[in-house]
Amino acid sequence: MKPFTDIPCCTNCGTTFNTIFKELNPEQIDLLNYEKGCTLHKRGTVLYQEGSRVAGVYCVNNGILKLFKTGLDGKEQILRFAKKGDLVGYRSVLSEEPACSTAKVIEDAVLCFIPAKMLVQMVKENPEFAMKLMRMSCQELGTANKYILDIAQKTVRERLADILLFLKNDFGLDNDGILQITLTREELANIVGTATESVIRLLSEFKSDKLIELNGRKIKIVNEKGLERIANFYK
Amino acid sequence: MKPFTDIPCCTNCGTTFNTIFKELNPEQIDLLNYEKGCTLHKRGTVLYQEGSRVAGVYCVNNGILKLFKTGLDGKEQILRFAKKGDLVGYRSVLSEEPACSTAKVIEDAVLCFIPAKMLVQMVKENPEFAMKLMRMSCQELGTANKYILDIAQKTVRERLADILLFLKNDFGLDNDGILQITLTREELANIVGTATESVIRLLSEFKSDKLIELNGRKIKIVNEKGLERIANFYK
DNA sequence: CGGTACGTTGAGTCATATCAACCATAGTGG
DNA sequence: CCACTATGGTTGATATGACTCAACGTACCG
Repeated sequence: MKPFTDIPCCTNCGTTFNTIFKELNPEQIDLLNYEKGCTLHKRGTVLYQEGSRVAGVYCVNNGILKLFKTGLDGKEQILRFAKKGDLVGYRSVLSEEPACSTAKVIEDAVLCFIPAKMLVQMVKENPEFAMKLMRMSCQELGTANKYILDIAQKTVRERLADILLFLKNDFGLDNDGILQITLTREELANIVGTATESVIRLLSEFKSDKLIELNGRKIKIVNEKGLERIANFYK
Repeated sequence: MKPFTDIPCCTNCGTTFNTIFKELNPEQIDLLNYEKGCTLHKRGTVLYQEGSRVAGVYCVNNGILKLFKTGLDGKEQILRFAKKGDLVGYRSVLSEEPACSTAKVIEDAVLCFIPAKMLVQMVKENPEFAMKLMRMSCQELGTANKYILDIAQKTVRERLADILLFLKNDFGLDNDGILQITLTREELANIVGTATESVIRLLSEFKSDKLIELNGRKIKIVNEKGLERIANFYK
């Protein structure tokens, strides 16, 4: 964790990539810019551990984090990712519970840290901000509920296709049609909720079926419609 | 849906079974008591459908609801239950999205309906209430995340034991040690995320192992420690 | 150069889903 | 009052998706 020299201003982030802090009034923004810390975190850094108390929330200025729970046998279950503009750790702060997941950097990240007290103060001072935050947590709850349905009812094959499409929508493709997020096979398995070997086998099936192309960890989406058909995309 | 004659006062509910509305100040309580409607709903009633917009939230004064999503093939996945004191529909109202689940009465219920506008107004007027509501949604998010881990990593056997213990904690036992909530085998399967036949087989295994006793839909918890062992209860 | 982490493939196993038949119960209508 | 039907529960047989275990390949790194 290194202090980051070129500290981003919350106003800019709010306008360029839509953080929730754009709801704040100018005085609050000033206070926030003063109170927050901004640091660069290398890949592999753990921001907080499942079960621990968190001291505040992180706003992602750049890079990618994964949030996961750890099962009995040590196997990770990835719950979500956080990228530019996303807020992390707020669930624990607002519910006043220990963190329900571990947050780990998977692509070098510039993060702004906002102390819990500060966040709560802003909620209490600014009803619009409170509404926005509530909206965010309720949306995340909606996503989680959808996830429950999928894991409970879809096959691994369907879910993997689903996840590839989700990653495409969330992180986008580069000019060559390659997914803009790089994951290990194990991480893919930990999203889908399956064994690493199963992911490997299914990916190479998708490849023979001309749905994707593989080059190490780079995944190129070749036939999106085909993936949608497999995923039983309906909503 | 029949109008309910003996309308409960929000102050009483707040003190006797801890609704979130106990955060409100006296004027807000008065307004709420005036604005809300209270009705009796019979078993089987659907309060709102997945995908539809909801006009407000329901506060459960009595009875039990199930909230579920419906899969492609029509199979339900139960997300949670709501009983005395619980709030239902708030996710949709606060996220300004259509409902992500269907709410159905499974034990005759007395429900107070609070219009969306009213709820939002209270959030904006009362920061403490906003915090409480946010806390509630974040806690539900924590539960959902735990659910994701369980479904993804535990076996059906483990999850069924888990669910029985959960139902025991949430709804309690009567004097004979029998679960205070009555579910069909299919509903149990729709919580666990498995086939009805699997639930039946596992329940009768649990019965031969002297962990539970069965009498129609009544389930008696005989050996809680044993169930905990099966469920891999650790947190 | 050896070490470590990741990726791949094959073979065998098992938990769970699926399909099918059958029983019990209760409500319905002629 | 009795078929009739619907719903839920149970059991058995069978199929198979997915996991596990094991071996081996590959690549990067100090």
